[in-house]
Amino acid sequence: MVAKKKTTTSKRVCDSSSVKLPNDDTAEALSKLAWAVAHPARVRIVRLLIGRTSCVCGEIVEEITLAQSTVSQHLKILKESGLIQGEVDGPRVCYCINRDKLKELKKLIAGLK
Amino acid sequence: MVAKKKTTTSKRVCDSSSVKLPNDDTAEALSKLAWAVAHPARVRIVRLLIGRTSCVCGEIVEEITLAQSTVSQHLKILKESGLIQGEVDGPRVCYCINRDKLKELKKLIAGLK
DNA sequence: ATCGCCCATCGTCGATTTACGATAGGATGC
DNA sequence: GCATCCTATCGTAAATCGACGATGGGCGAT
Repeated sequence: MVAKKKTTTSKRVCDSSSVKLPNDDTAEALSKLAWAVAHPARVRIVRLLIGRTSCVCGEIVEEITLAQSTVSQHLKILKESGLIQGEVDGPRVCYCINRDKLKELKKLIAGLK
Repeated sequence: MVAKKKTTTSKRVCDSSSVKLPNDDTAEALSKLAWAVAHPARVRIVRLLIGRTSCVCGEIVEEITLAQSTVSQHLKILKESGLIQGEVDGPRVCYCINRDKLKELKKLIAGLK
């Protein structure tokens, strides 16, 4: 085979080494967790929950400048991702960070190499 | 009778310590970068590019089971996030990981604490 | 029992994503 | 020149997101 190297390219940036990619399951898991924090409001919520030892309630609505229903939706998304957990405490609901899931997210991102 | 004796005093999970949150700019930056990898196909592309020393081209289309135009769209999103860079090499385009941006993503995620 | 507070859900709307085929542009090779 | 390959973009359609107000259900207090 003729090496069709672009003669002008002083820098060879391409290589074709075959690399085994991690399981696609992890791609799915990573994308799901990344999706959870792929919105500024959700990032703020997550950081808020991390900052406190465990949980908050309608306080989040005050901290985030969004309608209560909107915040509730974001909380639902975060809950479905597993990053946070809700706990009913009388008339209000306290949310806590799920440290394990957070760790998993960090691990998956850190594993990008 | 008052059947629901909840005695929530067993575990006090809420605290109201005031915590200063990081700048909102970083929330924006984090959500943007997280958004880039918030899709399985884009995660696979990123990993593919990380696996090779630098870049690939239409090979990505072969690796990802999606139409060429769809892959091109994902590449555009990744490019706009800054996570990857495109480099024209003759008739084809080689994509490379932007290690700095990747590092930034890792840093922002790792800083979630 | 009733009231009031807190939160989740519903319904809706516009904007955005995701996917595809078809098309256009650029570079190479004949 | 012309044909061919590679990639980006356009146009389109379905699905989902993000935001809101309004509604409803659960709980504590009156």
